[in-house]
This record gives sequence, C-alpha cells and structure tokens, in this order.
Amino acid sequence: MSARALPYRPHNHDACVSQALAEARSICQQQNARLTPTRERVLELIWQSHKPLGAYDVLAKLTSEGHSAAPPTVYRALDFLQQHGLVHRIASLNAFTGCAHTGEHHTGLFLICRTCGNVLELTDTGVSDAI
Amino acid sequence: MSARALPYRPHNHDACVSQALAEARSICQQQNARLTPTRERVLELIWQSHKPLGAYDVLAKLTSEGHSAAPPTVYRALDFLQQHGLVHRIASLNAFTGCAHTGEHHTGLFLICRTCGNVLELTDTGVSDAI
DNA sequence: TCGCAACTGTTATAATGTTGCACTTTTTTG
DNA sequence: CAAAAAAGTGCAACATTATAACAGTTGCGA
Repeated sequence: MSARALPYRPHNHDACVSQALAEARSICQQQNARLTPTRERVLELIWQSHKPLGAYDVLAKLTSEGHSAAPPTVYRALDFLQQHGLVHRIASLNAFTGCAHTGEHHTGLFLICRTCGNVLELTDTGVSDAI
Repeated sequence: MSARALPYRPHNHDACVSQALAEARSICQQQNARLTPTRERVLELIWQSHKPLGAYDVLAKLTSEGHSAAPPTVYRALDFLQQHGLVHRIASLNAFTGCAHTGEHHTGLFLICRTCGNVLELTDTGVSDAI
C-alpha cells in the first residue's frame, strides 16, 4: 500500500496533492472532460486537507483567496469531480474527500474515525463480495 | 428470513408495525427508557412507511394530525429512538427507517434501491468480518 | 463568424438540522 | 408526602447544507 492510501501517516503531502492533480488532469483528458481552473482548484483544496471538507469549507477557502464564489459554484465543481470519480461524497459527514483510487475499480467504502475525523478508503473487494 | 426483514414483499403491514411497537415497548422497559406518546407515535409513523422517512416528513405527518410540533420535537424523538436502537438514520438519504433487528447484534449496513427507494437492512456478518 | 453547448456568476430560496430557554411532567429523595 | 432533581416538551429563532432559475460568458465545431 502506498503512502497515498494512508493519509494519516506523515508524508510529503505537497507531492501527494501534485500527484492527485496530475492524475486528475490525465483522467479528464481521457474522458474529454474539462478540468477548468475552478474545478481544479476545488480538487486541490480538497486534497490539501487531510480530512473531508464540507462544501461550505471549500467555499470559504475560495472566497478567502479572492474568488467571487457562491454555493452553486462549489456544488457544481464537486458534482463534476464526483461524476469523474475524482472525489467521493461522504454522506454521513456532509463532506467530500479526494478519491485515493482514481481509475481503479473500487467500491466506495470508508472507515471514519469518530475522534480525529480521518478517513480511510477501502479497496479490498472482500467487502463487496460479502455484500 | 421472516417477512419483516423483506419489507418490499406483500405482507400484513399493520401486524408488522404492531410487532415493532411491541418490541420497542419491551426494549424500552428493559432499558428503563421512557417511550413517551410522541416518541411512540414517531416510531409508528416510520414503521408505517415502507420507505425511509425524512425528519420533516415525520413532522408533516405529526402536524397534519393536530400535534403541535416543531423540528426539535421530531429530532429529539428520532435521537431517542436511535439511541435505543429502534431506528437507523440513513445519512445518504437524510432519512430514518425502522430497525428490523432490534436487540440482535448487527452492523448497520443497508442496500438502497436507487429507483424505488426501498431499503434492505443487512444482517450477515460476512461484511463486517471482511471489513 | 455563426450558433450551440458547456460553463460560470448571481440572487434568491428550499431543505435539513440545532440552540437556548421557559415550562411541565416524572422520578427521586429526604 | 413534599421538595428537589431530572427528564421531557413547546416554541422561537437561527445555523447549515443544498438547489432553482436565469442571465451572461466562453470554447469549439460547422
């Protein structure tokens, strides 16, 4: 398992974010989808946070850097990112987290620490097999 | 598997609701918890619906029958019912559903039909074992 | 360059959930 | 039993999360 899959371990997070963005660009190109500046920035903000970000958290970060943004801006970007498998929405947290397994076939199941809020995305197929 | 665990099959739903309420009363008694009229009515409303009900759906039903209720009334009742394992909150739907396995040790995993909205609560421990 | 489709900005509003406080009812305790 | 404590309720206001509607803009192919 790579460091990327274990975000709670100390690691070079900048590199980790860069890599996620590079992958995102590649995937969008493959899918003929437009990773516009706003969308890319939202994805970056989400990746920069080690914990899932709420839509309004993202919004706050955007506006704080001068981007004139309103809720729909963020929700649209998040929808796009979700559509293309770049982020996951965690309903129980009303928050979004970067997908650590873009491209790979996986099943979208998370372990969420109630105390520290960290999240681990599962890949093992044992769970979906059991279901 | 009993009829209760398969709510989408035709069955005598009144009996099914009665049974759930009877179990709830018994469980509350065991736990020294007070299943007050409001709480019991909320539980009944949830059981009467074959699909998960939102808090505001419950609220609407309460007020339509003359109960002067506000959001906190409903949320408090739902919190209570959750605490005592009588309902589950399904975060991805912002809705609540009666627990089909009160008392039993189980793991709270649901299959939700995207089309019809029906919900099936899993009991098999294979899933939690896999996790 | 025209026209369409996708994307963005903006305002307003809907849906969901919480806080705080006064009041009542139930339970406990002396 | 009476007083005090605890649990529950009603109510108003508010906070958070999400969407609708519509106008304007941009990219891109015919």
